[in-house]
Amino acid sequence: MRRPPTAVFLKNMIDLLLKLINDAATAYAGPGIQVPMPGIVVPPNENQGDFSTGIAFNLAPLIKKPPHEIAAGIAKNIEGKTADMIAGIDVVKPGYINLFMQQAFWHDALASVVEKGTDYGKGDAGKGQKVLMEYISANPTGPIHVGHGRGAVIGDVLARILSAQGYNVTREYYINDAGNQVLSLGYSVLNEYYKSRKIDIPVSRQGEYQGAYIHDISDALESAFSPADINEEHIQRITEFSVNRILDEIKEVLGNFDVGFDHWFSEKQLYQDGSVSRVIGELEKRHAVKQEDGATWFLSTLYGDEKDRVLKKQSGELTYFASDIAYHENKYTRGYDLLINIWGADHHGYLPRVKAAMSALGYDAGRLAVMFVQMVRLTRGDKPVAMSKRAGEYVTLKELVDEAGSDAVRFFFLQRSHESQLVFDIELAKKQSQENPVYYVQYAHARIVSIFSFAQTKGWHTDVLKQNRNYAFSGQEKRLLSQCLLYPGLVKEIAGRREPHRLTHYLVDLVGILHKYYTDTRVVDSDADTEQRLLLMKTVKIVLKNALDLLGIHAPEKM
RNA sequence: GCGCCCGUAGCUCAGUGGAUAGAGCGUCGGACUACGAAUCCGCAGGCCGGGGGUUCAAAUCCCCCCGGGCGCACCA
Repeated sequence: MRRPPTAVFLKNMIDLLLKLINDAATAYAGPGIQVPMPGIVVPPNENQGDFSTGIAFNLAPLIKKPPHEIAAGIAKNIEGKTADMIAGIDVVKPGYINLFMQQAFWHDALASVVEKGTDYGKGDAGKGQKVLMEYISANPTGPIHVGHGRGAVIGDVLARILSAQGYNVTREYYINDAGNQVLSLGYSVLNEYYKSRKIDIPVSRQGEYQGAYIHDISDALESAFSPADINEEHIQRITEFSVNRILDEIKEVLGNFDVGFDHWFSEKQLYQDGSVSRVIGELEKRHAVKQEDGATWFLSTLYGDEKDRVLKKQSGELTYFASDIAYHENKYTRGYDLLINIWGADHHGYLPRVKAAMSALGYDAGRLAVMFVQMVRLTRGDKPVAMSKRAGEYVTLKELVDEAGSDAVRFFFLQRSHESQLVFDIELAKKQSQENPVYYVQYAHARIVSIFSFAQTKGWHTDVLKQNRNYAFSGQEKRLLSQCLLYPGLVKEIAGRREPHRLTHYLVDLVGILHKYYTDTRVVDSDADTEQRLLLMKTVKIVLKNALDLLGIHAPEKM
């Protein structure tokens, strides 16, 4: 058997196949026709081939011929040129081109995956573009809840995927540590402190936050303040103390959830360094501001928003919108090619004004992309769980992760499109924890590890497995390999379209094929082909491990 | 009223122009004296909310309607 040159090994076999189809289609279409990149799928039935492309459908409107005729023409161009890669071509019904691959193709494919190892699935589609991803950014006025958790996982996984595809990603959490909300937190804590100690001192303001965590913070006050200093005169320091306590807890919860950040960006800093007033001044200079009813307005209607928005209230206070403008302006000045925000769907009405402000300041609002994550509705059984942050009655992310485990919660959130609402039944999540799909996937990884340790006890040298290129892969084995071969293209597509949930579905599909194969086939046997089957298992394991890493889910050696 | 999202199997959801529409859970019935049964196999379950349209081809695109969620602050 002829061994392909090293360069071929380093190349993804699917990419080679796509190029081959593309070349054949280009030759068929003739000059002046821009042939789109062909898509490739594994057809539903084995007798329909190993791979299938619908390129003829895409070409039909361009060259105005029936798909079937085009498919036949392209197939003819493929034939003959590729004896070492393609064993047979079928042109079927509406216009599919079905491809049957040579055994050599499968051996090359397997070798290329094994050689890439942990790099398999990585790519350079991002071309080093700088991306800032902002997600969660929950107010530090209370523990983060499951809705934040959903955004956290989606942001975290997308960041991992973009990084793997050659984007230069920075992850950021914007802390709303200025303004009315956090001050209210401070007052809540102070009032609670007096109340729990039965101290009767009037406070000028009630806080709006309740719950055990307020009590906990109030209890902790004495660790940082002498009792004589715990009063309204020091409300700023008490507020700061409270915010820091909550931020510490948020960081701890996120740490246990494997969600990380490069930067924690403080809103307060934007006030302290003058950014907020500067940016308002800049808008004034650009004639995008008016004074009316004693307030200062940004003329966002000039830039497509439904109505103008207040920057400074009658009271003289600045709105959160004002600091949000400063924050986003700051992002632009840091030189990112792309800004991705992950917001709760209840904020969708907020986007036009932010984009309007960026346009008004002369920035390209098109570089700001917001993914709106739909609501999570919690139930216990069929009873809805009341979610009221102010009343302090809601299920926290910490509780959920403690109950179901980080891996399961992440996987669960990643099975749904971020654009779909989801009902999270806590009872069900607990009850079904053993049958959760995440275990299905993780079990496959543990199973392969187990196969390898068994093979070693049988005397196989699993670290120096040698390919036998005369080995003929079975139909099931080719299915397993072809699924593995689709992986890099999938990761690339997920990065481009920002659809992280597709990765979990891919894994469930892959693992389904694996488990069935395992049931039907004895991997470790006494025959020489054991080595080839072990190589196949190694291939699958590489894909599983790499994909689980992108999901931030543990790939266990045993369960 | 206007805007965004959703409506697919009993439930929770994938599939967004192409081959007989899929998975998990739930029901029922099978498979362990050899590599992990957290697995596998089988049965049942769908006018893809409804109606028009575009197309060789529609769950997918367009229009209208119905139903649900979320927004529409000098709150965030």
